[in-house]
Amino acid sequence: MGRSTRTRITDVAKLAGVSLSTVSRAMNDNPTVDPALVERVKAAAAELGYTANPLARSLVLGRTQTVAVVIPDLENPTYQAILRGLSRAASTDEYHVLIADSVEDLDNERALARTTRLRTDGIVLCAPRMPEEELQELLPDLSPAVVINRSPQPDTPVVAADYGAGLREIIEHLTGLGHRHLAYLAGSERSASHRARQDAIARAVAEIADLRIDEIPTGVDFDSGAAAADAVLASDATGVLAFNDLVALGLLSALRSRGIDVPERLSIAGFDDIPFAANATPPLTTASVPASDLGAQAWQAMHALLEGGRPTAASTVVPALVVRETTAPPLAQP
Amino acid sequence: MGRSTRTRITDVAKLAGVSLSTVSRAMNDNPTVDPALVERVKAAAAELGYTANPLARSLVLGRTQTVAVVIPDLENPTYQAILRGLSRAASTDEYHVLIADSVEDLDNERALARTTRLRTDGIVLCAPRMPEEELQELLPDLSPAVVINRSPQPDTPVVAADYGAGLREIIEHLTGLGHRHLAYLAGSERSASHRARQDAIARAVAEIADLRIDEIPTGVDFDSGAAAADAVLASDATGVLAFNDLVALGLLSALRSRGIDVPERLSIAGFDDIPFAANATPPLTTASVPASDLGAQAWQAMHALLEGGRPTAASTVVPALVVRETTAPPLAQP
DNA sequence: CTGTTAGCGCCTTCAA
DNA sequence: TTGAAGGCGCTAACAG
Repeated sequence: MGRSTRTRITDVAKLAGVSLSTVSRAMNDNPTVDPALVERVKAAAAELGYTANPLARSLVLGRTQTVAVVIPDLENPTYQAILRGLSRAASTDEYHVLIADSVEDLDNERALARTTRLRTDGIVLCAPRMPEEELQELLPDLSPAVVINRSPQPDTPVVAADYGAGLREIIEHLTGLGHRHLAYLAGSERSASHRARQDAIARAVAEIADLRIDEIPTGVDFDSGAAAADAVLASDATGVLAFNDLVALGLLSALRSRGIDVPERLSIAGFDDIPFAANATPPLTTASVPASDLGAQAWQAMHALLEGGRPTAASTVVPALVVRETTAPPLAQP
Repeated sequence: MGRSTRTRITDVAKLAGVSLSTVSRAMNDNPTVDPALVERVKAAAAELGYTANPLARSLVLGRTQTVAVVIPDLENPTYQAILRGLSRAASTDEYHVLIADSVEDLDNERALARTTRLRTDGIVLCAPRMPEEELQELLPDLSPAVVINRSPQPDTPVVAADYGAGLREIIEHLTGLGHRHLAYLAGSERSASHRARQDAIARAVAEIADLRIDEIPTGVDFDSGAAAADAVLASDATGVLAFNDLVALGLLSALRSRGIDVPERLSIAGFDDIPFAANATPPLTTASVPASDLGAQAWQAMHALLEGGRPTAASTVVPALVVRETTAPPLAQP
C-alpha cells in the first residue's frame, strides 16, 4: 500500500539470507525452524515492515478470517445492536466482518448473501422477512451459516430471541394490572417473530379469563406507530402491545400530542428496549431483547462451525420484562 | 461452499469444450471472443452455477472491491449513520464494506486500520480522537484513505461537518432569543470538533455584545449529560450548548426529574439531530448533522480515489439549525 | 532443519 | 480469435 508496491516474502528472504519457505515458516511460528533463523527472519521482516499479504494467504489456506453479516436495515437499532455484538465478539477471535445492508429489499437479500458469502468463510443471516421456503433453499448454498431470529432450521444453527415468551410476560403484566382488553400493533406479517407473538396471544387469550386482544396491522417504525393512534383509540382497548419500541414510541408521541395521557388513559408496552426507551417520557415499559447478546451468540455459533466444525445447539435468549412508566391499571369503567 | 468444493473455471472450460482462458475472457465480457463461444461458455457456467472465485481474482487483479471503515464506536448513532450512508453508497458501486469497531480504544485503532487496510482497496477512517501527529504518521501507510471529521490533511481527502458553523447558528439562535449567559457542555477535549466549537465560541464571544459562555467539561453520552445537571444549574446560565444530542437529552432528562422546566427555566440545544431528538419531550432544538450524507460523501471521495486516481477536493457539510421546543427566551431577570 | 517445487484459482501476456 | 504458459504472493508437501 502507500506509494510503492508492498514488500513481499522474497524481499524478507533475501535480506535474511534464507529461502522464502523458511520465512513463511518463521513468520507462522512453525516450531521446526532454528530459533536463530527465526530471530533473523523476524528482524528482517520488522526492518522491512513486512506483513504477509492476507489475500494470498486466504487463497492458499482457503480461509479469509472474515464473516459476512447480512442485515435488513442498518437504520434499525435492533439490527445495529446485533451487528455491534457480533462485530465485537468476532474481533476478539481475530475475525473480520463484512457487512451487507439489504435495505429491506428481499430480492437483494438473496443476491447479497450469495455474493458476500463468496468472499468470506461463513455468513450470519438476519433476514426476518424472507419466506421460509426461500430461506431453506438458500441456506445449503451458504453453509457454514448462522441464522438470527428464525424458526429452527435443518442444518443451520439458529440464534433467536423468544418473542413469544417476552410477549407473554407483557400480557401477564398488563392483565395483572387489571387490563382485559388489549390491542396488538402487528408489525410485518411475514416475520417469524410476528408468528411467535400470534401464538403467544392465542395461548394467552385461551388461558386468561375474559381477555380479549385485537390485532391492528401497523408496521415496524416510529411513524407507523404514530399513524396507528386513531385505530388504537377506536378499538377501546385499555392497553397496547406494540410490535416494537419504535412503534410504541411513535404511538406514545401521537397520543401525547392529542392530549391523551399515558398511562392513565391507555397503557403502552413496547418490545426490544432500544436505547431511548428508558429516556422516553414517560419511560417505556417493554420487554428487553439483548440484541447485542444475540449478535455475540451468533458469533459463538459461527465460530464453533468454523473452528470446531460441528454446529452448536440452537440458542435462545429470553427477553426480560422491564416495567417503567407507560403501564398502569386501567381507568375504572363507569 | 456448501458441501463439496466449488466449481472452478476448468470445470466450465471442460463442459464448454474450450480452454480456461476463453472462459475467463467470456465471463469478463472481453469483446475478442466469438459470440457463439460466449454463449456456450455462459450456458455452461450457468449450468454449473459457476462464479469466479473473488479471492483468486483479487490476488491477480490487485483489488478486492472492498473498503474498510474504521469507526470508534458502533453504539453511537452518529457513527452508525455514517456507516449506513457509506455502506449504501458503496454497494451502489458494487463495493463491499469491511467494518472495524475500535470500541474507543486508541491503540487498537491504529492496528485495526493497518490490518483491515491490507484486506481492502482503501480505508475510510473515522477517528475523531486520534492525536493529529499520530494520524499524519499513519495516513501515508493507509493510502488510499479518506478521513472523516478531521482538519484538512496533506494528501488525504477529508469529509467533515462544519461543527463551528453549526454551533455559531445555535449561539445566534439563543442570543437572538435574548440569552446572554450560556454554558457549553464540552465533550472529548481531544476531538477536532471540540476545537472547532471552541473557536466558534471564542469568535461569538468576541463579536456578540455582553455574551458570556462557560465551558463545563462533560462527556459525550447520555449519562454524562445527566451528570452535568448540577454543574449547569450552579453556573446560572440560561441556555446550554450541549456537545451532542445524547448529552442534551441526558441533561434534559435529569432536569425534568428534578422538576426543572425546559425551556422555561433553561434552554437546551443539542447537536447532531439523532433519530430521537425530534421525539424527545420536549422535542430537542439542535443542529442537524447529516451523518449518513457524510458517509455517502466519504464513499464518493474514496470511489474517486479508487477509480479516478486523483483525490477530490475536501467536502464539507454544514449542519442545519433545527429549532424545536427546548429553546425559548430566558426568564425576565428580577 | 532447510530449500526446491507445486499449486490455491484466476487473468493476461505471448504465440499460433 | 483461441490456447498455452506464466505469475499474483503465499503455504505445504517433498526431498535432502
